[in-house]
Amino acid sequence: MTVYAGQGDAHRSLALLWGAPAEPRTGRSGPKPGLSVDAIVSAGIAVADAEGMAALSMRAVGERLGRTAMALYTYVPGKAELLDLMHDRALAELPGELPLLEGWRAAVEAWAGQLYACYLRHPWALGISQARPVLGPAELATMESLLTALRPAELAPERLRGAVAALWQFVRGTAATTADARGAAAATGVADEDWWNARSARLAELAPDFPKRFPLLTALQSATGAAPEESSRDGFRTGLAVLLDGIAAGVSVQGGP
Amino acid sequence: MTVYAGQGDAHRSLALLWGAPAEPRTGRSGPKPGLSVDAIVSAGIAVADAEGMAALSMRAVGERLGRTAMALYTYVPGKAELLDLMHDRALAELPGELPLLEGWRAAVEAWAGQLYACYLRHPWALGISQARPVLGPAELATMESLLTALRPAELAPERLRGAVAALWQFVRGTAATTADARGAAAATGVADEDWWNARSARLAELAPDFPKRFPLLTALQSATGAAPEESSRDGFRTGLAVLLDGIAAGVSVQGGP
DNA sequence: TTGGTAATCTTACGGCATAAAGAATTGCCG
DNA sequence: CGGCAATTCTTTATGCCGTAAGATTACCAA
Repeated sequence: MTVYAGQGDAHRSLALLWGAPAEPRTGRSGPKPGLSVDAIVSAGIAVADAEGMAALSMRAVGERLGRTAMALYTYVPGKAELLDLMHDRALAELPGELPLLEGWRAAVEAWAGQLYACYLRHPWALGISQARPVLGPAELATMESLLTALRPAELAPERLRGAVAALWQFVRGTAATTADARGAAAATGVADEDWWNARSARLAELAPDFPKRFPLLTALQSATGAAPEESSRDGFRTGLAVLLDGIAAGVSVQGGP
Repeated sequence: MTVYAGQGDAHRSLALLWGAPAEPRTGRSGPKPGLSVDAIVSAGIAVADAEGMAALSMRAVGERLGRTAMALYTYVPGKAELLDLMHDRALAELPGELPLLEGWRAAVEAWAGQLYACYLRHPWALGISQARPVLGPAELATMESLLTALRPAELAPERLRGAVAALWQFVRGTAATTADARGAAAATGVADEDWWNARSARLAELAPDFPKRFPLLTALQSATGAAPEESSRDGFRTGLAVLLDGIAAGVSVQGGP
């Protein structure tokens, strides 16, 4: 019955994510709580949306609620747990309704588009490591939603898992790229294109042998009229198409409708 | 000829990435430099590899070199630029040799495997936002390498860009998941599986209606014997297969060899 | 009213990135 | 050779950060 370090915190965090068991005002008590986990999470999201992840400090969240930073620790074990809660709350605003009648392809496209848009609305959420599985209700609901969309494809379990992983990572990755490009443009007051042009010119200056060192990159750049990194918006659409085709290949192998 | 905020830094950063133009000991002089950008980057990587990204401070890097934190600022504009340099250096250790004669599929598999392994060797590199295009030589070489692998597939330019974006994001995403899972396991001293079991039990306790709320997730979990999040290693293989099939679909549409 | 408990505030600690200014070292030019 | 200018590096300081500890306050039950 060993209790491992950090496990207690993990349990506490899970409990917060799934809503406390609502213990009915245990025993006697002291002063009524003036805050709530929900209010703190909302304030955190407000700060992060407005000022960015870098400005999200416990002090800032507390201030927005008219409290000190330390007041938050009554409700939330620490900043990491607050971030987890904020992430799950952001995902919770996904509509969850997909055009299931138009086939799995349209449904998955809609799912990806919704998740992508949600991350662009809350770019800070991309800075929260989704690696350690947080397992919040909204995150699981989003996964369930994707599985629902993919159901008509009747993929084999292994294949289904691969598709889910690839789609999830792809959406997060492309959203991160777009979000940071936007952020950089906004921070410097330079339009995406101008910024890229300046950078590109400087690069040609520093590496005059660029076309010889990177011939395929150069060719792709001139063929599509933009650098691969810059065109993240298109990257989302075309990349998603590749993924969907890959899923479709699994369908045909597996058997028709 | 407006000079935008931050643009100077961007130029400086690019110049560092591509190796200073080696100005031949400009003008008169002062004391000989006791450090170098290369040495600082190496020290940074050593610290990050050994102690993790959280322990990577300017003080720590300076200390490893027998200097104070401020000494680094003679060579590097700031921490952000140092991180960019470290990231590019990490990518530089990719072998760059791919089994091109065995077909594009094998070549891309090798490319992805190499990048995945590199990120697992240097998990901290995943914490560096690759969004703002850093455009270091190693990063570009890695892209060129992927384009070389994909060349026999003869994809249309748009399609090619999509494939590159999807592959890149996928490798980074799955590597991040695996790396963080490993980190969590190491930090708590709990094996992946045990940790998951405990977590899963706790979740069942907190959300007794789990199988009803997430039927497909439950089914997938029992079908594959593990939670979707936990199986990132398999996720890499199977997800990559989906991506490759998607690329292959583009090939057949586009025309044969 | 009183005692106990829970919410909150104050204070403090050790850390961070980095700005500013001074000390030390080196080489060129007179 | 002497001194000046350039350069490296250290010292010191500023203002952040997360959060530990303890004092304070507000509330309820007895």
